[in-house]
Amino acid sequence: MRLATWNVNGLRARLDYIDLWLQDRQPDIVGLQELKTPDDVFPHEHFEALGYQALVHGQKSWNGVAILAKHPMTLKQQGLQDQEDFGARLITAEVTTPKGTVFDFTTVYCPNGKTLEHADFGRKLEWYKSLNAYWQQNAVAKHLICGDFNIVPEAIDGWRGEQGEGTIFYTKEERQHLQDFVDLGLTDLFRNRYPDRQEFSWWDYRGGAFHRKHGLRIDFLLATQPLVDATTEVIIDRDYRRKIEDLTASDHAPVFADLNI
DNA sequence: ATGTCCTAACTATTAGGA
Repeated sequence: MRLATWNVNGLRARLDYIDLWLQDRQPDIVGLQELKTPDDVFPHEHFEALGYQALVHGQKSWNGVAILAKHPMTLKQQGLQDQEDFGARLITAEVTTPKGTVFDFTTVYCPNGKTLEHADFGRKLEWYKSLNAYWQQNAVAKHLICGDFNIVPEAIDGWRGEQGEGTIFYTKEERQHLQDFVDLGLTDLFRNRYPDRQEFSWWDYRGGAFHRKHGLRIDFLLATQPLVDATTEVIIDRDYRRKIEDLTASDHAPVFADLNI
């Protein structure tokens, strides 16, 4: 079972590129973020032709999340209570695998926060509090949450390293919200498997950041222990941050994990 | 140079991204 997360930075602009990746990597379940697509024009038929059903929580212009699945799934949640004025950023489905394993799959597009001085930074922290409450209210033994968290967990996860400490994405307050999920029993699948590797999942489009290795690891798959124990591989798919012929990549790479479930 | 790139939007400039 291959589970993936990808901030696509505009689903409609990325559709041909997404096809290439789906056909190459053959993921079973994919959490997508930053659709920038209204629900009424989401290309369901397009993904059905590739073997995927889609559940969508989108909006016009910004944000938006979706789950693509090759296996049966049912919608459990769209959006966070009291946070919907901050955009369409969460969706949860219950998935049943061919082996009969049932688990919850949540994907999130966490707020950026803009700058420490901007009102959106405080709202980002509040949004994380709501996410934590949602998580506790919907506790199940097998649950994976993936997405764009817009937080650099440790110095190794940002190109600026220790120089970044205290700036946005690297603050104690933001990191504490990630730690709260660890305290609730969730594990970062990539960091758990590769404790010392520096790999990034996002690079700025500007200034040749990708080639200068100026990136951040802000896209994660977090899972409860039964799913951690079933994990056999975790890949940050940086090949798919590159331009492919005339197709522009997202500024985020896909991240996926393989699980025996 | 509050630079650079990319997307979506009342198609031209602006907002948002991280």
